Amino acid sequence: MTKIVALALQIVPGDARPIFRQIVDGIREDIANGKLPVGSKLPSVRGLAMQLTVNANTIAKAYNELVCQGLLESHKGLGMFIAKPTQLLSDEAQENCLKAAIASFNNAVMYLDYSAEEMTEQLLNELKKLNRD
Amino acid sequence: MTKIVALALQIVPGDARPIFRQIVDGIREDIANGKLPVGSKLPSVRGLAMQLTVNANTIAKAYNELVCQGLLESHKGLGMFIAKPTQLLSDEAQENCLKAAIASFNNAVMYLDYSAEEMTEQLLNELKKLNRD
Amino acid sequence: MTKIVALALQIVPGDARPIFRQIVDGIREDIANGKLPVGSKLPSVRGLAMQLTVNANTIAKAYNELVCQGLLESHKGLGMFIAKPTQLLSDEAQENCLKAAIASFNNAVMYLDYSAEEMTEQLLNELKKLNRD
Amino acid sequence: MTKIVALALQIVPGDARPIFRQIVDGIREDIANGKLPVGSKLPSVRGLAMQLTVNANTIAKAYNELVCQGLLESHKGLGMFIAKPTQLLSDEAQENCLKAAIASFNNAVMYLDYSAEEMTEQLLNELKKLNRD
DNA sequence: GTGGTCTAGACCACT
DNA sequence: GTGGTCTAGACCACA
Repeated sequence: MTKIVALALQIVPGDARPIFRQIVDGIREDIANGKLPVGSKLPSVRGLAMQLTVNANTIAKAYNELVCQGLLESHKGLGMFIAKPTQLLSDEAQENCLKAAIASFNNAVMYLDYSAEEMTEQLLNELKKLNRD
Repeated sequence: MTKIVALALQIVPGDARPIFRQIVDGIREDIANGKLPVGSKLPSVRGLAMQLTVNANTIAKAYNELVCQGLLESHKGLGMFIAKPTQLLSDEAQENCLKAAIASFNNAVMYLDYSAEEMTEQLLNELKKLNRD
Repeated sequence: MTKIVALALQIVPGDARPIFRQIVDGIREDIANGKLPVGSKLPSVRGLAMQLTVNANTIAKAYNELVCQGLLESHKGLGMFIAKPTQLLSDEAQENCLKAAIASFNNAVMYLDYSAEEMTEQLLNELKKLNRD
Repeated sequence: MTKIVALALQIVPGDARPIFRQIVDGIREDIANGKLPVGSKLPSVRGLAMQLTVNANTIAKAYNELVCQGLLESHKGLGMFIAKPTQLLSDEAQENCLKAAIASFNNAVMYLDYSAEEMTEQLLNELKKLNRD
């Protein structure tokens, strides 16, 4: 039987990201954390919309993006479920993805008064925290 | 005499970022690289607009953002120049900036088949490369 | 629930400042006065443009500058909101800001028949009035 | 006989003000300081343009503004001279001028982490420095 | 409905 | 020539 989970998502008003993106990111994290194991059933679009007091279209958009990313599966009449992980990206695509992420990070922090070592250490800590949870 | 530089910027239509942001990011990199030393004169708003075949207002918007970030100085009738680097952001703002960059990086690479150590090592290399150039 | 405020801004055609700056300054004052408490929703870009009979782009430019200054938060599809106040500027930047303001004040009042003490006293009163409101 | 003065003006590239304004402000200060007593002859437009390595039109514009302000007198064929001070502003105009200066100062420093007392003290010091020199 | 981006073109201020 | 401001109007992204 599939476990029905309750999401602990938080919509932060001060966050620069649009709401649907906060939801996407939050669910991605929970999957990576293991809080949402494969096969778990997610709250319904309307239910989550009520819980977060946002528009149902916004939830639908977030779920839709996660389906596109291969992280969710929509089972008609049953709901949304965490999909079995399948690595969709080729090695080359992964490499490009990492490079893009590095370039973006670089550009964001390039003029801050932190040493390269300080920043990578903080990043490493966060990365490990994700895997551990 | 101030050196007049030619930018090697490329606008990629398929890029998720808007045009003006691609320009901002590109110039930020070139300054960090040392390709644009302090005092250099940038291409004129209209000139760069022609070169990149975008509207002059778009260039002006990008230049304006860089002025806000303290990287450029604008002088009516003379042009745009690379400013002497100073830290405009408070410690708190810098911290937030780093955290946002880490969260964003995290989210982008979360499902790649790289270990946390591999990724941070590559990142560290890139960060050091910037400082060295 | 967020309060929706009506701005009492006035655009003065004869003013030396450009329109967008008059708007920026006016909103800054209203925030400092406490007329616009944290979380308030501002008039929409198009709505304020109609009210002031200026182009929507001009309003957008003013709002954008206030976002850069950390006084506003923008949320696509929702509107513009008064942000929680934080100090974005480094100590050095703040010092420069004060020095520039002093130099500018100096230059403006240099030939008036007021003593230095009279002027600073009036200024102090105004500064305190702001904090009190 | 009229004394011929050499201006110690400095054009600062990093200054936000346009060049002609830096010249206007600089001369105003020197007059207020007493470095340029009434009747002094100023450098010629072309001469000062050479000295500062700026366009002669820029100097002419600055001189012209100072004539409008009543601080300089142009004697055809002889040159520009420091005018006898005449208070052109009515009491009401002076009051408005001071109020505008205060409002502008206020708006500029409103969000800095300085107390009202700190700021007015620094301002007072600067004002006194001008009168003393 | 909200804000964000971009274009085209005008006019102004400064050098 | 330089940058800055403003308008008018189109199209996109988000809720």
